[in-house]
Amino acid sequence: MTCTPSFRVWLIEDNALFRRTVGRIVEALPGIVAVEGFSSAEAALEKLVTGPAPGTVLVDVGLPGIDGIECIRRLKAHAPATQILVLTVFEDDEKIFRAVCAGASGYLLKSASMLEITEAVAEVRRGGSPMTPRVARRVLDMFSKLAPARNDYGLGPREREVLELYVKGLTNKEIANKLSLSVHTIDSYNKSLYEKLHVNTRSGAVAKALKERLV
Amino acid sequence: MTCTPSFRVWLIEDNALFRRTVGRIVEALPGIVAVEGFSSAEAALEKLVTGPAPGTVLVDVGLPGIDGIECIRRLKAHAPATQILVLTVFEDDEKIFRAVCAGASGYLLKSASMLEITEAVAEVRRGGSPMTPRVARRVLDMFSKLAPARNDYGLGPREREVLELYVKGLTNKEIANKLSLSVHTIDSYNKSLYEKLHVNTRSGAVAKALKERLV
DNA sequence: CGCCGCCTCCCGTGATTACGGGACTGGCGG
DNA sequence: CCGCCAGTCCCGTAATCACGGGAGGCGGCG
Repeated sequence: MTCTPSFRVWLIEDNALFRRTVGRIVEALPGIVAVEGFSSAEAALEKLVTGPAPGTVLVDVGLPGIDGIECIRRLKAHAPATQILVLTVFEDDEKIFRAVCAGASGYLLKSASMLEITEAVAEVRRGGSPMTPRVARRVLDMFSKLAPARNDYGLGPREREVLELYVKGLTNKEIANKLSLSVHTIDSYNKSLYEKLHVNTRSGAVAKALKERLV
Repeated sequence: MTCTPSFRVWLIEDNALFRRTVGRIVEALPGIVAVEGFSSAEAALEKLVTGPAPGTVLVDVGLPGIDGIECIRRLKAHAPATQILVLTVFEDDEKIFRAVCAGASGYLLKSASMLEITEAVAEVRRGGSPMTPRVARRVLDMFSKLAPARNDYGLGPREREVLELYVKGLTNKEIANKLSLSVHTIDSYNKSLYEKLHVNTRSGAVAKALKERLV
């Protein structure tokens, strides 16, 4: 399924030594017909418009000029089927998050062994997503933080309903109309909502509702 | 850092044969002093109130009675430091997502080799999150679907700044004060914000900002 | 140089919200 | 049976917001 287009491998990395080292070992993998190195995102992107897209790309995120994240975004825009592996020294949540959102299919640290790197290249061709376990941990942690959903602040069903409509951007009047209630009643819910959520503006309530997945 | 409390390993798995097999090989790992098997979540949770918490737990998700996901949630509630590895045949997005949100630190398929399982147990003790690459791929895919649409709607820097303060729940007056501007000026940003975001209430703007990660 | 677009700034009016009240209901424990 | 609480409903006033105007400053561009 994802095996046919994986003949070409690109390596985008500004450190020439590291690029050569990795290039050499990847080249030795069975099934790889060409490994091409680029020292900048610009060079690789230019090549993309004139030639065939690679099956797999290894990219650093700390690139001069166009950075790795933006590079991933553009590569994916031009060649969605291309599998992208990040290979970098950065392991902060922000970079990982943005790289994954941009379309990366794997994230390796440069501290990985050459064996791990070659295995990762093979793995991504099989449709997997190789990750350094420490990176995987961060991804999972982000994920679980993303959906805490715990606190419901003791909201009643009606209050929750009103809150949802606030999030949708309706005014009190519109809500009153939709729920067949008086504006004054909505106003009351508003008040108790403020108290329960410990906020004093509608926007604060909406922000809290979205951040804590109350709706 | 995460080595001290990892002496005990639990294995929650209703298939007695598989439980014994895995138990035996995990037991052979260096540093493991006790492996305990349970055939149900109930049995394990009961043990948790009477005895010490384990450092690592391997749990199936397809358990009779209390299922694996709920079991993870309860284990994590009682013993947050315990590392939980899912070991199951299911690899659908829904199960993976819920397991991770419940607090799982790793997700293995039963098709994994015994070697992979023992390495995963060791890995999770080192603070990593072992995952079958195919599972990792699904996690990454979920992630990237979760935060697409990096539209910035052509917001100016000042507009973005105001929007952020809206999200924090400040009123126009407070924002004006904080930015040393007139309320009327804030009002102007408000207006252009509404136009650019295609909304007509403050709450709608806040909701859009949060949902599309504009702030 | 003059035009244009963008950001920054200001005013006034009318609608909406924030929040102070008060009141009626059904369910629950004393 | 009664008091109490949570949920639902209503009113009025003061503050805030929504949105219609208009204007000056600044960099880019023909």
